[in-house]
Amino acid sequence: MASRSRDPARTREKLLTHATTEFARKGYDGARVDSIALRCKLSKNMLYYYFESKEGLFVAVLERMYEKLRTQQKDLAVRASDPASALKQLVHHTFNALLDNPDAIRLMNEENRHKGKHIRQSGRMRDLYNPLVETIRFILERGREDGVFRAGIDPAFVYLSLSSLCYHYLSNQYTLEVALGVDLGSEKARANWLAHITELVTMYCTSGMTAMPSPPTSPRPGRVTKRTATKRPIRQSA
Amino acid sequence: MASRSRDPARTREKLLTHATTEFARKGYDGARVDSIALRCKLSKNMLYYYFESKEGLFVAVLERMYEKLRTQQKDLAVRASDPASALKQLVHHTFNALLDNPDAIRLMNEENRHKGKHIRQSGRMRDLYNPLVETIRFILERGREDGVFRAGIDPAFVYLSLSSLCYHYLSNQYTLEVALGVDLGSEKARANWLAHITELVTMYCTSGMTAMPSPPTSPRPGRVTKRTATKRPIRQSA
Amino acid sequence: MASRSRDPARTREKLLTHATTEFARKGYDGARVDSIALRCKLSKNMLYYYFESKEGLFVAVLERMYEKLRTQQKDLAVRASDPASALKQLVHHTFNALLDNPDAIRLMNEENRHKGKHIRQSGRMRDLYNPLVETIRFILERGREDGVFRAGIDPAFVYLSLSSLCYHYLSNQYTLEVALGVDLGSEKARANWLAHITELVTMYCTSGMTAMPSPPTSPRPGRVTKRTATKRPIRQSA
Amino acid sequence: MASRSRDPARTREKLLTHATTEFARKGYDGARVDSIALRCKLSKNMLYYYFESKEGLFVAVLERMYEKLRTQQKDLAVRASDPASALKQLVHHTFNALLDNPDAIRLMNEENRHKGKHIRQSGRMRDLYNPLVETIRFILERGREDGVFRAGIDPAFVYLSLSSLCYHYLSNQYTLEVALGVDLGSEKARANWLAHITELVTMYCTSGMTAMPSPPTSPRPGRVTKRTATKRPIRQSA
DNA sequence: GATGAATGAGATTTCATTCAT
DNA sequence: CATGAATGAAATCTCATTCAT
Repeated sequence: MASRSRDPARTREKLLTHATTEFARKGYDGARVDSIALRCKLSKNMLYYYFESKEGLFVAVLERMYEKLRTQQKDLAVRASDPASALKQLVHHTFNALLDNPDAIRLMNEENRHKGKHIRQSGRMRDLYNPLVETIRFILERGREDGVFRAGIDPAFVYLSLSSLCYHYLSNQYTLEVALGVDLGSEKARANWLAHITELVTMYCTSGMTAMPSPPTSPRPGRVTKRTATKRPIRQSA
Repeated sequence: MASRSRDPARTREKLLTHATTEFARKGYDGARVDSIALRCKLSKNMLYYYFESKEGLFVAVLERMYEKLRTQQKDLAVRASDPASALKQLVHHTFNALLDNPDAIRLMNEENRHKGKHIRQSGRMRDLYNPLVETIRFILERGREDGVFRAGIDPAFVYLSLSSLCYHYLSNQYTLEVALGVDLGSEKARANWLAHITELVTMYCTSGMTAMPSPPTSPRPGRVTKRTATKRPIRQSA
Repeated sequence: MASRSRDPARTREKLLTHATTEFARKGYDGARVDSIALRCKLSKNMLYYYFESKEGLFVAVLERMYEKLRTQQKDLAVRASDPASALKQLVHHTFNALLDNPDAIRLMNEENRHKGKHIRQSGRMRDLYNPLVETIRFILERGREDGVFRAGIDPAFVYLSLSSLCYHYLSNQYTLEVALGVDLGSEKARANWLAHITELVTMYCTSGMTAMPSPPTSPRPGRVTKRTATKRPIRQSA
Repeated sequence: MASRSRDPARTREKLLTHATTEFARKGYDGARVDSIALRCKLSKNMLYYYFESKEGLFVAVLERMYEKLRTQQKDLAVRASDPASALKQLVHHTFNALLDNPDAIRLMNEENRHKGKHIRQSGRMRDLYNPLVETIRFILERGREDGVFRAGIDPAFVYLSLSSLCYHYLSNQYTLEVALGVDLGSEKARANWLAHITELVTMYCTSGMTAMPSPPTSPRPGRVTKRTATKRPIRQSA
């Protein structure tokens, strides 16, 4: 009695958290309403009270997941850095966000199997991803101005590229491991891969430019310090 | 009534074909044994007669899918071309193989959700993918000898990269479309993307080399003709 | 529709009652979950709600049956009588308990076919049967003191004997009837048999003693009255 | 091809043998036609070819089992001995026949659950059991003449008694063991029980007679020798 | 807001039996 | 005499959802 939470917000959140795990682990069809309720130590009715149906819960889970994921990409923060560093940071943040939210990958895969029917309705998506594309455009332009990036690069393609390179490695880890007979799950393997894809994306943006950026006509201080701190990408071996 | 097939090989194949579609479309848990049997115009016990269980059928489907997919990558054929062309062809074949087998992507995603538990047992996988890695190694070495590719490139990383860039675009088409507000499904969009990723992979292998390959010390004729036939990658716009 | 019972205890009991009949009549494998649910006017999942599985229900049925059966043997009550009467009453109660619970016999047979795997786990059994053996030991000792029973009789053997003689007649009634060409099911036949086995068991315990019991050194009154009330066993004819 | 038996009689017998085991172990409903065929290394069709149906096979199994069982009781042979020995031998043969054919017990139990509907139709039963009753009657009469058995004993009751005492111990071994917390399966325990029931049956027939049989008026030689060889029943302990 | 009891539809799997060769 | 392929009916068990309190 006393222990019943009676805190609607917390109850809702608890349901979402455990539902996320369940849907990610088992897929939409494999997920069990009972199982979620049990893990929440709640009766199934609460689930229906808050989300109306299994599908309603799934949609809520998807939205929450995207929100969380986008937050961790911290793309607005990277604008402060110089273009090359910013790009690298974006790759790192994206990779790490996915690494830290393995559920997110499974949920997106599931949603793609459904041809995006759930998120298509959610207006939130555009609001979440517009800033990201704008940030990339901003970085590319700044890089162009600085003479480190070439012109004519499509920000969407940059995102698709880095997204592919981050996502696929993690999403298809198991089948890739079996197919190639390699280990992809260790810290070291992941660090190698991250270095590799950072190099790839950077190379794409800087291709054809001289190694030394032409000195900017009007130097923009305050970003110089950070630029020097950039680590060189590690060459892979495994 | 009129024509019970009485052709076990065909019956088996029919089951596999329809099961592939069903598993890909609905996932393992969403797939219905009834539905498969119905589409095969067979009673469902035949499914158990041939594959013992739903899971057994799923494993058989996975194996058949990988076999088919690998065949379409035509990597051995690709060795005949000059290195740069060979690499491009490999990207194209990989992309087209996935494009032509959308079921394959869904099945692999499903299998990764299961942490690869089904294919891990199948010994077939290594036999299927070993030649692929060897082909890439062969191409990279030839390219190195010809002076078009740089040294020290890991064939596995090349495969992981091109695989990521081919797979993710198709696998996550729907969520990416919603997030970025772009069309990825049209012929044109796909051609653009294919050109882009071909450029990316090529750039990665040729990075740092002079545009004109140094003339080989001992010219290997018979490959020269093909080399000239290579199409230039199209620059994307969308 | 009108009256969903909403009385869990009653629902559980209803399930047990009908399951007992079904399992006894059809055996474990022949018993149908549907059939039980139907007779309870419940949907079959309630069966799983309360007992988890068909086997779980079977175990519960077995336990309930043993409890009921032991209650009807009324062995503790029997101690009040003089030894010879007590023994006779025990035989009668045992025979009648089995006669009144034909399901019990079928369930025990079934359980023996399963080599006792279900009840072996139930700790209840020893608690139920310990008092019975103790009662027999008590009767035998009292009879020994009174000089009506001989010494050195194993109470377990007494129980095994009377149990065999009660059980087999009822359990194998049908095959025995066909084999011997006699009627065993009529009231009269049963009374004859009961008289016969009572005589047998009594004879076993009194064998070698003089007909008149030696007068007890310290007469225990209060049991004398009952002793005289003992009916003579009827000699059989059929 | 060469290894196909092509020996109808043997095929039939093989089916019966394995079906006996299967029906005894799993009961009629639990028994699987597939399982029987598999163990015979035959296709299921053969089973239907020879026995028409699962039920037909069960009936055949029952008949064969009774025939085998009765053979092992060797009751006709027993007539040669003196009455007391003959009786003891009959108990021993009956107990051992059941001990050696545990399947027989399960099959009879099963048939009794079916209220004897299968064997009731088989005319064989009377032919099999008539001689047994006649043998007992013969022994009892001879014993009466010899002055070792009392008069007025019903041979059917003698058979029912010894049958109960042999059968129940073996049939209900597992539940009895759990209930009483004793071991009934060891060689020693069985020997003790056999001695006990032999004593019980003998006691029943000799009850009220003097220990020494009155000398027969017309001595029937040739049986005297055997009579002296009779072992004393062992008193049980466990 | 919260719950235990109940449900109907449907899931996978099983099984005795038959067909075609 | 013998078989592998096929079936229809039904078995156990599951699951999202709702009712009554």
